[in-house]
Amino acid sequence: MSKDFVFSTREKDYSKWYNDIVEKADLAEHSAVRGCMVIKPYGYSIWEKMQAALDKMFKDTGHVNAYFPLFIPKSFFSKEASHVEGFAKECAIVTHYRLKNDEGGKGIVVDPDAALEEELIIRPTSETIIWNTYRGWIQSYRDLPVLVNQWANVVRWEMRTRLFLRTAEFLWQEGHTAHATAEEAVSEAEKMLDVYADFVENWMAVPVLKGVKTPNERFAGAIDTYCIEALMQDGKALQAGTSHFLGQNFAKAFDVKFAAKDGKLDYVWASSWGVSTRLMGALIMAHSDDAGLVLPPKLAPIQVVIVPIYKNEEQLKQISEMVAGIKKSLEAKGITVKYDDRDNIRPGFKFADYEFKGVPLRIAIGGRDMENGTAELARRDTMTKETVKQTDLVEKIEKLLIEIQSNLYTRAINRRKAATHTADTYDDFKKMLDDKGGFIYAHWDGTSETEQKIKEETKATIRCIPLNNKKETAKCIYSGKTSTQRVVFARAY
RNA sequence: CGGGGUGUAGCGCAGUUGGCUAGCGUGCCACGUUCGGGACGUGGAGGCCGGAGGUUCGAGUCCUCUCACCCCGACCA
Repeated sequence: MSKDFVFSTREKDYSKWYNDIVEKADLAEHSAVRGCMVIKPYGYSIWEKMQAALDKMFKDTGHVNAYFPLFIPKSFFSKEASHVEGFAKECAIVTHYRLKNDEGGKGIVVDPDAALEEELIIRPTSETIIWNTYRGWIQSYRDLPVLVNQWANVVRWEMRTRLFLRTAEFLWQEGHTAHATAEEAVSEAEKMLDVYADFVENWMAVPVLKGVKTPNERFAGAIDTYCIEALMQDGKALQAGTSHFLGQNFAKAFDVKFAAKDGKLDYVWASSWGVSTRLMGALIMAHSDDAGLVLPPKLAPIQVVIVPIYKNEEQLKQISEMVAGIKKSLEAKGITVKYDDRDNIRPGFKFADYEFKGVPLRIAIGGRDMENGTAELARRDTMTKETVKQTDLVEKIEKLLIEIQSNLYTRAINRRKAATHTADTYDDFKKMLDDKGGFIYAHWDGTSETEQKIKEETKATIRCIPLNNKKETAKCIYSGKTSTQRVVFARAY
């Protein structure tokens, strides 16, 4: 037993626990650049699985991928007023295009003679460059809809960063669609919200709340912002994805018009939608425990790890032969298997290591198993072990992977249920927040002022107004004014 | 941008009122014994003490300046 393997617990220090998991499960690390992370191979392969699943869902709903530039001319930004305002404070700007050797011998310096005519903004999001491009693509209703997605990196110069949850540079996808009617653009935004909810619930096994943002929380430049909100184990909410109905704001800013059937010219209607590497943060915080990362089988880079237990070379050879067969039949079922036969590391270490990395299932095979025709099968989600006949192994594992996936979802939804409350008075509301956070349904008078006050006093924000919300008349918990529905408050990431 | 903290071996740290060859744990390499829940022995490699300047016979240690990163706030996905 080595004492170096003591990690922080959720109870003791939640944010340290989170950082420990990210670092020690080999997901990511801080880079030499402030606020930017290196996503390590194990972490990146989870992201790749997310990408693959999402990309297929986008294509299945009629979208195609394209790529737009990293750099955006500064002037583009000022064309949509609220959009500039939303992003101005966190933009990285390219001002020069050349370096030179300092004549004073101070090394490499920026060549002052190489200033750009017009500065370039490193995209914090691509609406402007894309809508400027769409102007050339769209002339008539026959060119619509345009249903384009891009996978890209973006930069938002954040003051404070946390691995995956908020980094200065992050990876994401952004869909940008153009439509002939407002209804169509709205239903596109709603459709993509459903796609996100479907992905997060069925692949990540994280339950989400679908809703609309209040004007305060809305995307800069949008008419309406839809979102999916997930609840983390510490009672804080995390926005897992958003889609926006942009109206004609960007079409007007970039003069994108189309000729309708009747020949009349009108501005195009738009939507945009995105999810980012932030989903990794949601994934980690939704399922992991004090023994490390817990991954849903559908996103686990390794679904089954096999660890041999042996006393000598000869025995290892026998076990390896046996394992080769098992591995092959598992792989034939599309299951990702790793056989870890490293001989410089003992089995106990491997057990703990794969637990920390969240591998859903572990098979251990030793001398006793060889005699009995069995294997020890351990589940990461419940930390339970059982002895299984080798002949039943493949079938058993197939079933278990499905069961683990659904168990994680059930567990998460139960946690959310336990952390969801309704408050009828402001005192109760504050008590609930300080007690253990969570989602709090409360009446709100619909004004930004009230929302702002509550935020200042409690740090809780309105996460969303749930879609298909039940209407009921009551008093706002803060102002006492009439309210027509409960909205969802929480402290958030 | 305010407050706090940290820079010494890959990682985690110690280093006394300035003192001679800068240490510990872990990891790494070699060999051997081990292997059913984080093994052990022996030997070995590994350092511009974040950077610049200063004080001093002598600086990891004292002074000044600087850089970087982390944490907590304000701002944001």
